[in-house]
Amino acid sequence: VPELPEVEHARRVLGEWLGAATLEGVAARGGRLLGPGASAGGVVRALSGRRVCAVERRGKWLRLGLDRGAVFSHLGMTGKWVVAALDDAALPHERVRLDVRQGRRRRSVRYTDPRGFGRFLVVGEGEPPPTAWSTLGPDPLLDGVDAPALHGELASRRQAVKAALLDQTLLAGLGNIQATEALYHARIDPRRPARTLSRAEVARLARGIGRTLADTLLRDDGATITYVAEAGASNPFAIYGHQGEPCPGCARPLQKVVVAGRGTVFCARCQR
DNA sequence: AACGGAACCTGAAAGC
DNA sequence: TGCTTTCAGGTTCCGT
Repeated sequence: VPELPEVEHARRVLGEWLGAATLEGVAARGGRLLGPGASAGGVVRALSGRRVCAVERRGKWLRLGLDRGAVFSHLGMTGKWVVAALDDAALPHERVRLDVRQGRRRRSVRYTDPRGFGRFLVVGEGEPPPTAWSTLGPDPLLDGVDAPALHGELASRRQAVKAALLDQTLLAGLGNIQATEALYHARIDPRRPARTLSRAEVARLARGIGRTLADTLLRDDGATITYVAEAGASNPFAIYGHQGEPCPGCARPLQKVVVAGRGTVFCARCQR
């Protein structure tokens, strides 16, 4: 259930596990994950023997640059990259397996995804990247958030500001949690039509985005990422998942509504 | 053209 | 206890 910070963490670990590695053994389960028209056999043929030159992230997408072609990986709602021993059996819901060699060292890197909303798209040399990748807006971490430019974009949209923040062509990497948290930090009601935000409010929003991403990145930098939905995980967010509890700012109970089809927590007093 | 809602899946938690 | 319903940190397609 990853947003930008968790995907950034995945980029870092994949850089370690796959950097300058040769793909010696590849296995994939067919299906939607591989994209329309792609087959497991085709993926195995395209990747076997390839060398990983770069591991990059834009928004919620990962790109594995190869000596010929590339792989675009999206984690969907429940995707995860994990490292295993070469003789480990398939993990639950394992969909892709990359057995690699880095110099003398060998590893087995697995992609698991229970709900299967993720993507593992193999693109050959000279083929264009997936549309979803090439239409991504600025990445807040790589490009920063340009408040005046964001204000200009929002000025032409009637939709709720939270819906706009979830549009990956506007900004790449925000999801339901980060959008909820950014709007809280910026003290803006998530239901406000995007075009009604003043320049000063968009400037606050830009800072709110930076703040929630930095907070979450700091937490995710440890070895293990705990997801709110997982049993026994404590919720580290300011308001996400805290509906009914007192607002950290004013102590009034936090509300929960649906905006753009997604559960949205906010404080009716602090966020206007 | 833009927007809201359903669809795509599985599993954990809440409800009865 | 056990069955049913709801909901989940995402994206895309479809109808209005």
